[in-house]
Amino acid sequence: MVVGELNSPGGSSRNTRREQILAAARTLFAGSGYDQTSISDIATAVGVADGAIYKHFTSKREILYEVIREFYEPVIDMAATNVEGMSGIRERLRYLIWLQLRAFTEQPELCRLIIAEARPMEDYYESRIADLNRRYTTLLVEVVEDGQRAGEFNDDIDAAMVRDVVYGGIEHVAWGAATGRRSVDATRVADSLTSLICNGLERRTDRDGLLADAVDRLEHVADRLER
Amino acid sequence: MVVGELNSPGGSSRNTRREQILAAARTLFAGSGYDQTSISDIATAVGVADGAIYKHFTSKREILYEVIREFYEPVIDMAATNVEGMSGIRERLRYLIWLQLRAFTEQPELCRLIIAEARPMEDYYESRIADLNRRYTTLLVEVVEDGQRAGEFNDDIDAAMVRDVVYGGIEHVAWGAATGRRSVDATRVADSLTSLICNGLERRTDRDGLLADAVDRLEHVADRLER
Amino acid sequence: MVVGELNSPGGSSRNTRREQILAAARTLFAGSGYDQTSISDIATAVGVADGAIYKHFTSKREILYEVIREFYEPVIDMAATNVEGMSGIRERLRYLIWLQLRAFTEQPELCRLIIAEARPMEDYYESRIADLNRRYTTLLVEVVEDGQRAGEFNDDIDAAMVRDVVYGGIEHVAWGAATGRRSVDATRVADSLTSLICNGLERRTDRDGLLADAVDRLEHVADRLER
Amino acid sequence: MVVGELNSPGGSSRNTRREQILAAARTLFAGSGYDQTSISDIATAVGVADGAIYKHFTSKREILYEVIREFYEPVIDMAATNVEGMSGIRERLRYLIWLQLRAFTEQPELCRLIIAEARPMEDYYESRIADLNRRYTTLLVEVVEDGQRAGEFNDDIDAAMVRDVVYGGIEHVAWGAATGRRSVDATRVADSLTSLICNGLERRTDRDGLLADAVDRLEHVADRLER
DNA sequence: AATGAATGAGTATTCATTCAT
DNA sequence: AATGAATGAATACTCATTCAT
Repeated sequence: MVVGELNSPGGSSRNTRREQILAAARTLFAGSGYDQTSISDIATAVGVADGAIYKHFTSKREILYEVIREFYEPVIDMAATNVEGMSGIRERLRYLIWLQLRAFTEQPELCRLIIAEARPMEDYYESRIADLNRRYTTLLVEVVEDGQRAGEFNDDIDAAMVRDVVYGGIEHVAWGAATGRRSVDATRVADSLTSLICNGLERRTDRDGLLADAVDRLEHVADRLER
Repeated sequence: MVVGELNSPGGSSRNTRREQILAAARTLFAGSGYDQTSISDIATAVGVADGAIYKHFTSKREILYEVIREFYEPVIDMAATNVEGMSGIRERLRYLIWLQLRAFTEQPELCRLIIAEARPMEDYYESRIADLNRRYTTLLVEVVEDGQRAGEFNDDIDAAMVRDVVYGGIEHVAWGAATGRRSVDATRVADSLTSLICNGLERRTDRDGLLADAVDRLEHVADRLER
Repeated sequence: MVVGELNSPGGSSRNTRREQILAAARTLFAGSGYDQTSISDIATAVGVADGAIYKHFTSKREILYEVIREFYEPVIDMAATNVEGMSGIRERLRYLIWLQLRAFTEQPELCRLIIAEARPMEDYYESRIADLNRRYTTLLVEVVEDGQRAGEFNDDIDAAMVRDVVYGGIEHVAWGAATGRRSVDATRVADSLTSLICNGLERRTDRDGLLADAVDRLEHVADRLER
Repeated sequence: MVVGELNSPGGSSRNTRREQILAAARTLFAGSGYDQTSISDIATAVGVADGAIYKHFTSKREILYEVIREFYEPVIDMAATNVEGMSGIRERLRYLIWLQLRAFTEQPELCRLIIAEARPMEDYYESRIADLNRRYTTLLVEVVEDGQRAGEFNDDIDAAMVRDVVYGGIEHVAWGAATGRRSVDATRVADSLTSLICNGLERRTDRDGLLADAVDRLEHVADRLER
């Protein structure tokens, strides 16, 4: 699977009736929102009777969850796979940030769907979508904890808070894009955000100390030489 | 106005009918959510007829916005006032983060209302609430830009992105509290988040400069000795 | 209240909106059955919007129950009042039988409604209709028990069984009328049924006693003659 | 066929697909009611596809009728056979009452099915079930008419009314059992009901007269002998 | 005999808002 | 300021039955 094919996952695009329904729902949900899209709208778009929808899905909400899953799962699978094959802490962090940012800014409507429609739902936290999300955010938490264990990152800061800051930040940025109030260059923002977070986390004191010592010694040498 | 009185703003608590309606709506919205609360529920709670509500508000949504404003405006006023009187960049940043975090974690239901009910609404970005929010986030952007101008902060990083990261992070943390999945110590989280962001933003170039200066001097000394 | 006005009870016919709805529902339920009558049908018949119905009734079922109550309650009130003022056991029995039979055969559609639509409903036995019915059948049970206490009726037979037989019989007769398969003369059937039940219940022991006495005396005489 | 085998009629239990469907339907109808049981439920219980059901039955209603028939027909066959072989009017009456009462109280769910689900159906009176019922009730009418022709029963009372009273009574008693509000001892109730009906029907006046005459004459003889 | 996907009609209920009084 | 009756649109879901395979 290639980065460029986020939404055409080989296996599921067999254009079964199920896929047709999901495709129609994706378009309609993205265009008009979940509440404004009726089962009848979806059925009409597919060209079947209303009742046929229920041969493939048990409820409208299930359709929403599946639409989101089809979009989100490949991103997460890719993230999990690739993060494993990357070496540096910072590298991995940047990748996770960039991937999510890219997915959300390229599909701002699906971003809106997740944030504004799915997440406020009562049973969201028991849904597969929440599971996916947890899988994703766990990847980042683990990278941060790796960084802390390796002594590269300051371990005073709670990794869960870093996760909230990163994904909260991504969501705010993407939400701006989703509501059409801003355009976003995923790569630039990812770099910038990675910098901010990594600098913020880096164990400063020691390196600073070493550096300061080196500078001091240089100064002394210079003084002596001058004299 | 004192920190401890976030929700009893002097001027507006004159217990007029308008205030009674807002008080009832606040309780009901917080308890059952916006959609699940009907105008009838509010009218009944106040003890008036349904129609009477519309003598004071033009729509149900306006009530929501006013409920949020009553909660949010004092926080922002306080932020604007106090931030002005503070000296250090970091100090001001920490204060803004802490105030928002505290407001959201102390009133998780209102936090939920803003994030999950008000913001997804179509006309949210034309509403007074969005204005309030902009006023608030602008405070933070200005502090960051001050820091950048003062040379304290790296100005490679877009202040708007910092704003998204900070408020996105705060919201994620508070949302966890609002949905009852986590308990939050506002002060600790604020400290931690401030650290992360400030460290992330701080200019390293100073030390580079020192180093460069030292090297320069060494070179001069070497020159002179050579001569 | 007079027998002839079973369904025009003074107080309730004020032609309020509520009464209009009940009147329309009565007609429609009687004509097409409960399931086949939609709320829209009723609203249209009254000349109001669908939603207006719910200002007066909480559910379609409540309308059914009220239709039945309006028909049934006066019958029961009358029964309770008049039975009290009657002297003979048999007289009272006949009256109760006749009244129910008359109500059911004069309003066969409402009879059908009670038996075939209301009674099979899940919550029927918790409804006001079941209460009414219990009040009614209790009247008969009490008359039978009075008869048993007075020595007029055989107390070997369970009064509750008599009640089941009487009301079951009435329903079968009335159901035949309701389904249009038979025409019924309430007075003749009431007389006949009263006869059957009273004869069935009457104590025979008296005559046995007389016979035994006579035989005793004959034996005594025979004894004396022998001596 | 023996009384104890009411529901295992030899011929039909060949466990054909048809019988499997009926068995599943019987269980499901009894447990959840006719309306609450879908064709899919039945098909799933049998382990075939929905469409397969229609190879054996033309409609859901036909299944209901067959379920009832399988239960009811043996009872009626037995009644017809045994009533013929019985001598006394009262004996036969008691048997018919007892048999129906026993069937209904032993299978209260099927009793409910007949009374509350099948009978209110529009085409019930054109169905085989109504035929069965007529055959059954005719047996009783004939016994009563035999009694009247033999002079044992009063012929003022319409035999059809007696039928309604008896079966109406049985149904009320059984319905109480079916809805779980009462427990019933079929034999005791049958005896009691038979007593009530027979006493109610017995030609009283003549026999009473004869008896009274006999007693009078005995008294006179005794008097004369004494004197 | 069996499959099982497709049909498509049918409906109770809610509620923000209005307006005549 | 207040009333409160009236509006009326809007919609997910079920299921007996069919039919091409």
